Amino acid sequence: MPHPKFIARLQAIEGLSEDERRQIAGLPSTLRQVADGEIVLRQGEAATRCVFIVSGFLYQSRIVGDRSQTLAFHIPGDMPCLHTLLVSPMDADLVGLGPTIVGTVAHSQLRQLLDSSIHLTRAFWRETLIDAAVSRQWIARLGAQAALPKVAHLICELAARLEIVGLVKGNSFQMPMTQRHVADACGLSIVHVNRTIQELRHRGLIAWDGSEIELLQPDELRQLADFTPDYLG
Amino acid sequence: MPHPKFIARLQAIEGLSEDERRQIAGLPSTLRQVADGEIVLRQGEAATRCVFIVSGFLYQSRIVGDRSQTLAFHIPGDMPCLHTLLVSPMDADLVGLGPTIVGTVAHSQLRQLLDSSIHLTRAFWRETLIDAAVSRQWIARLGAQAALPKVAHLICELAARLEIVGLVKGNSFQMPMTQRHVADACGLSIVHVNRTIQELRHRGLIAWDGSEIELLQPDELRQLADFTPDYLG
DNA sequence: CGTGCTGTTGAACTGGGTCAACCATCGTGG
DNA sequence: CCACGATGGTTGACCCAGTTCAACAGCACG
Repeated sequence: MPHPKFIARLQAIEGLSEDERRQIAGLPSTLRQVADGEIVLRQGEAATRCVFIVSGFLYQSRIVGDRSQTLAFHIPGDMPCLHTLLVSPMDADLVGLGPTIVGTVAHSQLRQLLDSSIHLTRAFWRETLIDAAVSRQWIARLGAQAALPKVAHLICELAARLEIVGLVKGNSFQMPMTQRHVADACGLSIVHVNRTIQELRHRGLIAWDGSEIELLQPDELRQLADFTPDYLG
Repeated sequence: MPHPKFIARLQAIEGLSEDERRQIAGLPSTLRQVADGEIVLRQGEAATRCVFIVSGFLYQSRIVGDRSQTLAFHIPGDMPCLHTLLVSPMDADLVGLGPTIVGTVAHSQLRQLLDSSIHLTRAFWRETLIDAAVSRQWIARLGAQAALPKVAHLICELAARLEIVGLVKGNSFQMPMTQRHVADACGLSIVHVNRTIQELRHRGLIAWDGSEIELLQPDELRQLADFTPDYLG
């Protein structure tokens, strides 16, 4: 099943055996095209299959009061709803960001595989712990940073995660995020996100045209954002 | 080892066998007194033992820029650094809140137990997933709510979690939190937290004297906070 | 060729921050 | 026993980062 990227990541950290890799790769899965803005899983829905991203992006979004808050972005190789394996209902909508290809594996199949291997279970557990570390980072961002570092931090995080799966080419990457998505993720208004991004551009830290984002001065950007990538793995 | 409260919670959800409960209870652990403000584990430190709370409270705190941001509160029965079992370094300070009694279990002991039981591994995995669900809730709070619902939500969350472990008596509970702690957790200034709590008091929603917090109108408070407790288990 | 979405700009407004007092409580040491 | 310094809660005045409202331009798409 999953993407080579996902297996590679498990591999890198937990050191899977040849056999274990074959077992994961052999999981029966179905691929599916997801359109921009399409809801893959709805909040409250009890998932029966796990989703993994082959290409493109997803994000988790929740309505709170009259705002919509983004809880996480997911990139190729991620399994955004792995936790539904043990805690069934989704606590947010899972939405497509740009045209995306996802695969799904039945909970029953995955559970069967994990039941047979403590080592694989630990590898998957670890994946959910990294998601949790990212969430804690978001808490720190949202609670304690001003608008400029907030947006800078989000960009740094995406760049660092995409780097890990080899989707950054010379400090730039593709991601079809609009300023609305940034606003929902950072808890800011669209207007202010616009001015903030202009400020980042004006300082010569980033270039952002359409869906291409480039880090012009990565070190300065990371410093401004107070970003250190160690929590990602 | 752990507190009966912790075992009870695992029990309630995953349904442990008599034997499994005995195995957990039999883990060698040492108890220890923690003073108010004392740092149990420091950010960056590679933990070799897991902590569980017997009585009192801990919180996770991280310095970001010139502010200090609280990432989570922990109550009796919690294992605040269970994740260090798989992702070793702490990403925040673990601090005592009021006089607290904690126990610790060696990673090696815990790992040995979990290695022998897929079922127990899943039960512990599930615990970390609930922590993650709480974190996502914090993201929503910090990103999308105004000051009044933010503070109200924090109080609702603590009340709901304490209720689960039987530490709420007739809508009131003990927690030696200062307004500074609330400010650090909600990303607000102390002064504004003070005014916000006064507003909650003035509306007749809560009473808060010293370390005793009482929900005078729980339903109204939950409505104001947009709080639903389902994510807690 | 309208309709809707994204980005952009300006102006006015406000929620919450900052600064600066002041009070009450409490543990401590002279 | 009392003066003290420290800590936590409270209040008032002023300020600013970010919001809201409104308008407009570019572009993609049916």
